[in-house]
Amino acid sequence: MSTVTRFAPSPTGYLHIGGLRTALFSWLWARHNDGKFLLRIEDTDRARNSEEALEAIIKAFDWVGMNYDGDVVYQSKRFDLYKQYIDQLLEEGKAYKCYMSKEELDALREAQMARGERPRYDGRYRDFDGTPPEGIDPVIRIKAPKEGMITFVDGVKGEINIAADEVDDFIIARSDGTPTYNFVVAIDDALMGLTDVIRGDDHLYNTPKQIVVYNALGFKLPKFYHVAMINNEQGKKLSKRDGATDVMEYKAMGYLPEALLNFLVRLGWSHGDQEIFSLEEMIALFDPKDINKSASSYSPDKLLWLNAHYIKNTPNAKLAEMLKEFGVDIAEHDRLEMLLDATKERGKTLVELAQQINLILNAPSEYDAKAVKKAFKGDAKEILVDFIAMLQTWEKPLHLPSDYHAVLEALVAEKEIGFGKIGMPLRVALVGALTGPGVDEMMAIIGVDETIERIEKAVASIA
RNA sequence: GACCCUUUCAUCUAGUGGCCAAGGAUGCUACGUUUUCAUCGUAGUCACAGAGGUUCAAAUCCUCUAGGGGUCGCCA
Repeated sequence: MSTVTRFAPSPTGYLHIGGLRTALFSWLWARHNDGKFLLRIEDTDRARNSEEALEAIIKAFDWVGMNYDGDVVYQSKRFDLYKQYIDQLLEEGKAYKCYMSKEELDALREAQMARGERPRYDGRYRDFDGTPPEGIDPVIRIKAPKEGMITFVDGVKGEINIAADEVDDFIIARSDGTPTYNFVVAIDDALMGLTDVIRGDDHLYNTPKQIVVYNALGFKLPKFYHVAMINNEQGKKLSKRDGATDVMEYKAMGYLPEALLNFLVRLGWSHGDQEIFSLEEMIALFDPKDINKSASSYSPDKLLWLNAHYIKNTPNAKLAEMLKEFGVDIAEHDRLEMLLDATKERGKTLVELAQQINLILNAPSEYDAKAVKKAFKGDAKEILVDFIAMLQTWEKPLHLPSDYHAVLEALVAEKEIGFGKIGMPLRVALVGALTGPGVDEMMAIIGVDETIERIEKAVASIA
């Protein structure tokens, strides 16, 4: 039997990184086994804007390079189907109508809490055959086993045992007739042919409920894998206030999808000591048996490191293409390779890389005060002037960084000075700061005319 | 409150009774490379939650305690 996994988000508007990780695990496992990865939108409640939510999810999937198989399943469009199963259970006596009001339920729960019990429905209408109270639209409840254990083997956590009386006769259809989550999930997972359900461990407690449905309907159980949550750096649940939770925000912040995926796959999963995984390697090596039991904390440092790694290893043409979204269009630049080779080691994100590039491409509008103090002193002005003269009278072609380096060498030899004497002021003249790529590279990128222009401007600024 | 899950460096993790005076990675600190910064390289830093057992031997098995998380909806 081939593997079928799924990602089944409720339409909340965007895909967050915790969701992306479980989706990734499911996707990897399906791809690993040449199976199918399905997408289902859980919108049984108020069908809140699910089209938009789907778009957001697909956009995120697209960006990271994940794809799903077949058509998207909307639960809101399958109510007829669920209704059939509700009727079937009612007919078979496996479900029943409950006429308890919300107020009565609240009172019951409160009383149970006061007694230190786990709040649960008391089953008062389970075997009811009297006259139903007037004016109340009943809910439908499913008959859960009253004693014994509900046991299942979780692929991550091992055997899970939950006392049957912890699972009450939960509602499968609201008083307006619409079905509820645990009921439809079980039906859809079964009908869609799921073999492996990989989801967040906040669903661990839903599993016994869903098993009740599987059993009542005679469906075959899939394998369950409950993946522990991703927490923030403080070990608390990841929330919007921890910065980026929307996957697409990572794109905007200049992260590469490879980096994000590599980061997420290593959160709660590992393969020995390996840290760097290409998509192909992930697919080849991923196995849910290697998923960790415990929650992990999100820490941005490693993501940044991975991102830097992937930027360094991305072909320049591809970087140039991605950089367009960050306001840098260098695809047609004739020194593209040189420019990116000089900068890609220095930018941890595409945003930083764009800054680096702009720094070189645009003449500095001002000079960093500290840099000026350090570099434009002594005979710096005179040296810069001499350097201009040398560039202007240089007889060999000036194209490559090494060409410019030859000029610099000639200068230090003639003036009997160290490289730093010219290097520092030159750097400040070129980009206005004391850091950045090599001056040889920068001059080669901007060309001799622009170089001279920038130095002249710097010279003019030195009192 | 009840029930369930979980606990190795600051962080992600390796580890399934001897190979572990616990390995890798990130971070941090040095040093080296570099005209600068970054990259890169080298080194250092740092952990088995605690207490009891079982065993010739325990990070690994058992018990308890403590911490963290989750769940208890006519939400999903």
